[in-house]
Amino acid sequence: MTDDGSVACQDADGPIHLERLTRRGDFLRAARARVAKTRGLVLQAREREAEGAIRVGFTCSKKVGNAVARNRAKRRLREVARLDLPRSARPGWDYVLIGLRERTAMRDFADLRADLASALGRIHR
RNA sequence: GCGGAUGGCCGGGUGGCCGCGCGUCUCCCUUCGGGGGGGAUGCGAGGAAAGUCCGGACUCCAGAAAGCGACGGUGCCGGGUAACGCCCGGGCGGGGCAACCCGACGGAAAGCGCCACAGAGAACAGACCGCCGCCCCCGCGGGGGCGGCAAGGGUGAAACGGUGGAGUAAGAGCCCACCGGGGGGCCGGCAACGGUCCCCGCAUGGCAAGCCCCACCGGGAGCAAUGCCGCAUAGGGGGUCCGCGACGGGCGGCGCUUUCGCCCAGGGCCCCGGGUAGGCAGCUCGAGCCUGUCGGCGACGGCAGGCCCAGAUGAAUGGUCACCCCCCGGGGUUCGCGCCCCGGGGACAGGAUCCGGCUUACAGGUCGUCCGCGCAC
Repeated sequence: MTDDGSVACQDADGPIHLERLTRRGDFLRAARARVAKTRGLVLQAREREAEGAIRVGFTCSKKVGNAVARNRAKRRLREVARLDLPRSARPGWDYVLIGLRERTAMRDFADLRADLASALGRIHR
């Protein structure tokens, strides 16, 4: 992050398009594959195919809180994914980011990005 | 100034950087029906979007009207409204010095039921203590018997009108005045109701949020409604009953009846499956919002002008940083107000077919109006 607060953007190879998961079955399949838990979020992922689009989905259940709390957690997860996944994710994989009560919404944003990086490292191992 | 009552309004702001959804215009690519991408521009959550408690619009159950009976709801009167259980105005009752607030506020001589405990007696009342008269007994304090009474005490949520007087042996609406109550007339008011006059000595306590009675209202299900397309499949299969062309049968998902109307060559019942909530329409211009004006005490309505104001669907309106504003804590400085620095916090809460209400949640700010007290005049 730069001094003026603007967010560094990955643009070396141009924008990498992220597809969005919308089918319930995709979420269930990702949940049965690999899981990494951090303080601010939980990451689930599966290798769908060798090549192809990076797909990402977000889950914030009623456990996260009321509608406002769920929306806020989901928006922060979406922002984290937008900033870092194009650079760190692997082609052909599906990722699901899961929000946690209080922690996803309250955690410092830089720490949340670090959580995602750490989770990705463990998932890809 | 202090305390209180009440009605509105707002509910973070500005600026960087990076993003999102939808509409319109435009350009590019294309396996040109359509799909994908870029750019510009416009719009993009709430006062409660919430709870889903009422009332509607809309859609389907072919439809329409009426009656009876269930069932549910509403319940002082008048008005507003598309409608309401909402709102406004008024009445009555209760609370408060007051502003003002609160009220399931129809009917108890239609009927049934209930009134615990306490108490002598609790609904065609009743006599425990007590009061009074007469008689008897005794070591005159008192005790007993017969009768009269219901004022006082006591019980209770409630004791068969209340207060005062007259009256009496003591008493009692027995009588009188006032209050309360009942009946009738007149007056004011659309009405709820109020006022007043006459009569009645008082004759029927409470609970209707126990059943009930009366008046009025209500058909059911819901946008995952409903329609179209696509995919899948078997545009299903089996059993049984009635019927196969008529004065027969069926037709809103409470039942019955009547009238009109509609449908039928099949229909009713039971058993055995699969698939799925994919796309489009519904889907946002509406009992709409703003301004002015007129009518009305007001809720609200009329008229004129202007405006277009979310339409997502794993569900957009965000992420982050800085400054400002407010609050809290610590430190410095100052007699103190204040100022500066650091840290923390800024509510309740997110549309999902759309409106009108109600209810509940809510940091803080702001604008009125009114009342009481104190001070000044």
